Amino acid sequence: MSSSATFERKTTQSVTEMLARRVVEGEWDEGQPLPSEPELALELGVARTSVREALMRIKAKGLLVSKTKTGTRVLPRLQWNMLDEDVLRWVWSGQDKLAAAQHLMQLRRIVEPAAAEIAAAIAEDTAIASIERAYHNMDAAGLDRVAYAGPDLEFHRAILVATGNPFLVALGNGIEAALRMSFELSSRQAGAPRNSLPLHRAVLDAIWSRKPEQAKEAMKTLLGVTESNIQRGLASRAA
Amino acid sequence: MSSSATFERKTTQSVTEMLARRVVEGEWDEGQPLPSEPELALELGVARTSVREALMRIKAKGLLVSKTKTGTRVLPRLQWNMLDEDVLRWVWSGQDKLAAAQHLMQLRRIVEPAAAEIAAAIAEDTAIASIERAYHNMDAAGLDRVAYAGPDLEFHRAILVATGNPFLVALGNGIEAALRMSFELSSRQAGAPRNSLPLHRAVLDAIWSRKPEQAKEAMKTLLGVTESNIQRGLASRAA
DNA sequence: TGGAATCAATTTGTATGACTAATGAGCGCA
DNA sequence: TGCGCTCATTAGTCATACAAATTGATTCCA
Repeated sequence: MSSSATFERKTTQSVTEMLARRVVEGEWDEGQPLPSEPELALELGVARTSVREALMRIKAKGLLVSKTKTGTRVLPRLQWNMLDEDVLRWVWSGQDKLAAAQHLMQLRRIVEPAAAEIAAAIAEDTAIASIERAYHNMDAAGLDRVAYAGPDLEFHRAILVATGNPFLVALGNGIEAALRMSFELSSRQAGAPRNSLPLHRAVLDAIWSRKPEQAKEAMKTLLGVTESNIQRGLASRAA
Repeated sequence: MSSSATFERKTTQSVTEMLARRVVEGEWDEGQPLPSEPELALELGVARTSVREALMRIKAKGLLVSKTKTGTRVLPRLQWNMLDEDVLRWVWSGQDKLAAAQHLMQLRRIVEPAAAEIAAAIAEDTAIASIERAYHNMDAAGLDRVAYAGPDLEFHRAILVATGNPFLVALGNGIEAALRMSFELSSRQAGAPRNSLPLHRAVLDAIWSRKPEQAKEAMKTLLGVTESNIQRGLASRAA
């Protein structure tokens, strides 16, 4: 209104990001109410409608709950839909990034070897072809670490899709945002692409060969190397 | 539990349910636009505000995306946040209930044994005490299958919490809704509580004894029995 | 004095209408 | 033919008013 030089057409979007970040950073304790909607609207300089629509989106992800007169309260962190892409991004920007990365890797080590095993057992040829396509794109990227990240994500995602289990796919969607940041960290390791490429190849070959057990073990090996790359990336950044 | 048939006069709530169900049932194909917001408002007999807030919640779960002029389009099912409690409920009401139940069990067989293993390795005593409390409540419920379901859910959830991994907890939250429906199905098996109780006990004991491998195996056994209960429940209903 | 019923104030929920910005489609012009 | 302009459509934002729910205090009665 007064001195807003930039006329962003995405007020609800930015209000959502703003409020969500303040929630995850603990500005209001669990169980405690936020300021009322008119107060927030006044403070942020937007219409109450925009505040309401932003809150609606955050509530849909399990961070908040509203009741008349009581106001809008923060729900316990354990109830947050942590696997949602947005929630993950908001939480990731917090200071416990190292812990989040470790927990995420723990989840991957549980899910991805099993997914590779299932894929090797029952995947359609077209689905395996998608995995192979991602592999070739990784290969073509060579040592370009930025170009390498995209196909790398696609490789892991394609394996989840190949299981035919929509819940596994959804799990992959959820952690993809965080994976992207993990790659950003592990990409600091210069030789990472060159080292990990043959490990990906081993997974792919095992799936093509329809050897579930072998696929599982190959994925375990790959994730082990990935994890140590991320660890070193985090360590070097922290130093 | 009281009837959650939700006959609320909450307009947004019911509009959300209505539109979400129509989306998951495929009334509009992937990539195709819904009617415009004013049209939906007119059709449903509510204000455009309510339609917008409902759409905002559904969009937050990855089912839809909006752009000016283009309208609001349905996203590919692979991008839906399938682990969200609401999405799961909406999808569950579709006709592919059997496939959903099987995929869900597959996910549980991947995650829960690993979770039990981790819990046995690193859980705090207080966390294990929570698991034990749930077990005792299951025991107290005896053969009352309705009273048995709540503590049963809590038992499995407490194990995920005991891992200290927020992503595993979130995963549990997501599938809890579907688990509730699974219980509804498996509860048709008269002897289910009596059969599964000692299996739960075995998991609990292994965690208390800090024997990860044993906890993992006990959980595998438990889930195997659970799955066959659900299978028979679905079969008898389909017949 | 205690307790229950009532009243008022606060806060979210719903409705209406107007206006803005983005954008896709079609039209006209060179 | 192809390029650019205008126009119509649709989501996005805003302001305002009123409804419904619920808490908390106040009052009234036994």
